[in-house]
Amino acid sequence: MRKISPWALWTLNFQVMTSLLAGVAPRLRALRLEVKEFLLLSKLDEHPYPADLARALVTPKPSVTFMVKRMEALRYLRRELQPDDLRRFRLTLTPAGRSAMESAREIFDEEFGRRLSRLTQAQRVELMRIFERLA
Amino acid sequence: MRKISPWALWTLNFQVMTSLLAGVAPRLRALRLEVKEFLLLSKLDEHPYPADLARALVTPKPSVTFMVKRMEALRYLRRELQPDDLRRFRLTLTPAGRSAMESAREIFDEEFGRRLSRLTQAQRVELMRIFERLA
DNA sequence: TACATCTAGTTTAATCTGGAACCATTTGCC
DNA sequence: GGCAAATGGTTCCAGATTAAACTAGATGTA
Repeated sequence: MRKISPWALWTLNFQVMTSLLAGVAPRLRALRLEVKEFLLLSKLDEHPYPADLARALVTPKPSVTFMVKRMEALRYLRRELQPDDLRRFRLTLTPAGRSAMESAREIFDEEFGRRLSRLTQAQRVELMRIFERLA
Repeated sequence: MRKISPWALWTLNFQVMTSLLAGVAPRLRALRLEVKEFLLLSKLDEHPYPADLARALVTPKPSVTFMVKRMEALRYLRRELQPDDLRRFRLTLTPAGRSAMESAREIFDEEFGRRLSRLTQAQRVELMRIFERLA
């Protein structure tokens, strides 16, 4: 049984991720989305407040502020003051935002799906199981 | 056999990677290295020219110029004009640079190793095999 | 009620990033 | 050789990023 170096694993994974991102990013730009912005939209239902998003995305609060601003300017989301806590803004996806987010997801599905097709179905299932364990 | 969504896989992986990076980054900073800079040092033996590094790291040339400057200022690498091609600079790690790079690698090994210990040895081997196939 | 402490979100300011244009050198081609 | 095209690397600069400080509102405690 060969010995696995975490570092070697990490770099391989990093390579896969970055080359994948390089393929996806230009296509997302056509939807006026950066990768991080897309991730933000995709987590919005589950985490509807900026501070909440910042934690979920492991991203600094000011960055979230800026992304939210841009997404609002594009009318991809709405910001409503929460009446029972005046510090907070509840964010909701507009239909346009949801549709952009779903198109972006399809781009990922396709681009990553192409790579994944190199694996057997059993390997894909195992990979899912492994990531769930690592996350 | 359950159906695997590439998108779901991708986000899980992204989550693992970012939360891992969040743990590693501050410890790297103590070595005066950003993550990307560390990656640059780690590829330097294999890709000793800036343009070469830019391709290997999927990073724009100006960013490489900038990182190389910082690494040179820290005396982590040396830049020597290539006599037979006056456009090129050959980069070499100094002993200090190599030692910083190795410490950084140990940090990754430890931090990622902790996660990987949740898997069976068979799973780790399978994961390596899968990444090799995807890369 | 009064006051300290905590949390949400923004602003500021310093730094980083990367596309575009650039110069110098080398390579390919006639 | 001579000239166009390609390559290595840097500079410029507009825009993105983020740590630190801040404002405003909420919460806990006495």
